[in-house]
Amino acid sequence: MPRDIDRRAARTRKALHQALLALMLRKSYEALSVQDIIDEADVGRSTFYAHYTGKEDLLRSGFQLLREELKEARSAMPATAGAPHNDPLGFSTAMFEHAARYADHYRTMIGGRGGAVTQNEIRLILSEVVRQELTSTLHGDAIPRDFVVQFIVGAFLTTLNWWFERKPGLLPSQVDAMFRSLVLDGLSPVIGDKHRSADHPAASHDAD
Amino acid sequence: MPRDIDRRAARTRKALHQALLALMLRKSYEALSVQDIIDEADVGRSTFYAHYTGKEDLLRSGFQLLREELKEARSAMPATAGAPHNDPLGFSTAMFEHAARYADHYRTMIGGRGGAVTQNEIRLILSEVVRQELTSTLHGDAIPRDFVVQFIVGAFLTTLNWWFERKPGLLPSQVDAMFRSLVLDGLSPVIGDKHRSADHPAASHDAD
DNA sequence: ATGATAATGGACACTCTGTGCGGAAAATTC
DNA sequence: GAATTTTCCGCACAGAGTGTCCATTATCAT
Repeated sequence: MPRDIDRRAARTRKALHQALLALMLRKSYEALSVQDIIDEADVGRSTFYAHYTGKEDLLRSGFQLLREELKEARSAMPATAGAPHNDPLGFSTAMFEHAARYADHYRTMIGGRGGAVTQNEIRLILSEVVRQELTSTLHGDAIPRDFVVQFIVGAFLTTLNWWFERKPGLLPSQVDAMFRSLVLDGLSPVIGDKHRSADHPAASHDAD
Repeated sequence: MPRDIDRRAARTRKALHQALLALMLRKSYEALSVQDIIDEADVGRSTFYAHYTGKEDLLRSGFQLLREELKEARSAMPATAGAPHNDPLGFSTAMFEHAARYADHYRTMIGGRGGAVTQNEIRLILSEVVRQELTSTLHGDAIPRDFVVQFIVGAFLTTLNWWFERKPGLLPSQVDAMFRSLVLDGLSPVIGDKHRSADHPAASHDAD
């Protein structure tokens, strides 16, 4: 019996994953059919169903791979950057840069026309990341932890989407700054907060 | 020529809209077929396509009706509640209560499994509302207005979703409080902000 | 009442789905 | 290198959905 997975099986799966990734640059995931995928991957119909139960299974499997790669990359990271875990948004800078690099893929997966499945999958992955960054940096019980996680992830995706759709020219660092500002300090510094001026005497916006 | 729309046409459209709404309580919009709709509405297949180009057209038309009803309701509102437009989240309280009342519909349209089309449509409507509340209460040009709008809408939907999925027992007012807290003041008050303690000397959380 | 307009059912060609084979091709094992 | 297992392929199939057409019937406006 083969101790490892059969090469052919591995090759077919890789071909299918690549086909899906390639096709998603042209069409939204939702608009994609199994037919398209096996056509692009040059794989027989029955072969496809021998490996996956449908296109959603294939997609999830792809995200699962990504998840594992991310986990490896994280565990291999030798505790960089002195500041330990004071910043619950530590992920954002790297993430925005990553998104800028793979803008095409992000667009098709996140954008308005992207589709629910992809968005949810990405949301899940991001939630894990944020949840880890958020460990024990939360005090008080007024706001549940998972709500905060969802809030951060949602804001991040919103930011990403707005960036790609409306201001693709901005630099990752600029977008990151806006994101952090909004998420960390909220709207108060930005709006005409006449009724709150007593609470925050001097909201000094020095160098940041 | 008929000055008004033919009664028959009006009736068919109403039947289709109601059928769609009713079906969306049982299945997600995505999983719905034209067949299901015309079956539920008791309308001939060709009739359906005589009115709409597909199920998405029907859905959009439904949201368009909703939009117009909202517009009427708003214009008929005689400038209630003294506080003019100091609060960019003025919509939230009423919205959360509305959502609680029609929780079933909201769930199917917003929830993770809800679907991209519905979510986008709701996002658009909310964006209009928020954009109006936000008129001229924004100073500085560090953060573009439409980005702020998207941020607010995203946070609102995130909150709604979290509420329905994880803590359906909470009261609208409680959820509203958490939402406003996060959006207005951000994370700083909630996290262990050791490096920011100098800036915000006494973040007094008094009665609100 | 009568001409215009809309709804109906059924038929049509089309695409996609998921499954089930026998035979061909490759891999693994000895 | 030969035997055997595993995978792949092509093809065919039934089922479901889509979007369009048409002749017929029902309903409307005047």
